[in-house]
Amino acid sequence: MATTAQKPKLVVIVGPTASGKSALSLKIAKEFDGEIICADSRTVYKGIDIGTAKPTKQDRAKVKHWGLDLVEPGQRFTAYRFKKYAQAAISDINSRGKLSILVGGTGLYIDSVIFDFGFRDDANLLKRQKLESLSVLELQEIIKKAGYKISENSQNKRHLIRAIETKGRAGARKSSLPKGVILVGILPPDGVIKEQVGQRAEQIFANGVLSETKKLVRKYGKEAIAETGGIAYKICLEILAGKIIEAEAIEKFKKADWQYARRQKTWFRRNKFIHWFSDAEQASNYIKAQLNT
RNA sequence: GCUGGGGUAGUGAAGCGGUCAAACACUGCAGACUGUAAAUCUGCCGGCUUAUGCCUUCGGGGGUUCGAAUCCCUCCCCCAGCA
Repeated sequence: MATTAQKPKLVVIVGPTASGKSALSLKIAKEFDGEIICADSRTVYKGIDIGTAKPTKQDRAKVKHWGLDLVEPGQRFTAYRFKKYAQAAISDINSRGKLSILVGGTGLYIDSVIFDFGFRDDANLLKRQKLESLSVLELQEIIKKAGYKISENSQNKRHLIRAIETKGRAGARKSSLPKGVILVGILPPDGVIKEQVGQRAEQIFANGVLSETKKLVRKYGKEAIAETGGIAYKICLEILAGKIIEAEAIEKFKKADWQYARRQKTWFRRNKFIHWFSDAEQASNYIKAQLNT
């Protein structure tokens, strides 16, 4: 059967939010003795559970999950750190003869791992603070004078600041997928995603994000939750501020989550190595076929 | 039934005689994005295979005017107050 050389080292499952990635990864993990690495920039935060649809205690008891609850809300967590973490996790998992399954909707995190991004200089937070006080125009001026090239994101303050921090250098990346990586994407039709986003929004509120938000605010403060909580929490904060009622919040969340799904689609769309499937079932069949060869 | 307010793009909302296809916001669509990425930013968004171009618009109809979304009459519909 499979020789060790050909044995896939990593299964990667991507797709927009609420497309069924988690369920699929769980299924594959159970069937092939795997462990899951969540590539999600929000579930790395402790306590940010309900609003991010973080894998449940039950699921985590059945299959080992990596990448969850790594830091406290409000703390800095970066793509660089995720990449390091994920790579270590993968070699740990593989060294024990298990299958690594990288799953998530944070495209940057996924790409940083599979294309082995060569990240550039870290930010000097003090300098960054100063840069943040400048206007877009002033930042562009600095870049021009230094001779760095201004990208298409020339109106984007964050990108301009980053360009200055990295002295305009581009980051290295692999131009193709490493051997042994199975990369699949789940991309249901828009109508289906919207439907699932809607259902999940109802579910998340029924599960009590609002009271979770209250608890988190008490523990970490409003700022921390607003900054690192994610879409659902920002909206819950609006309820707590008395700006909207819960029914409005749910609708708002559905809309915002769909917009997020669209951004994810845009990111993943340009990755030509992804094998796309319109539902988890088909993706599952493909992965199984690959793993069984 | 009377009085007052209102009917403008998918929605909200400016405009209140000429420079109005119509500010602005939201939605929607497309895109960018290597150390904040569930973030941040860009373009388009009445129609015309897309343009410093043409066409059609401002509840319906009629009128005043060189010229109306803007003034007048009338009809229809909303909302508030009074009956």
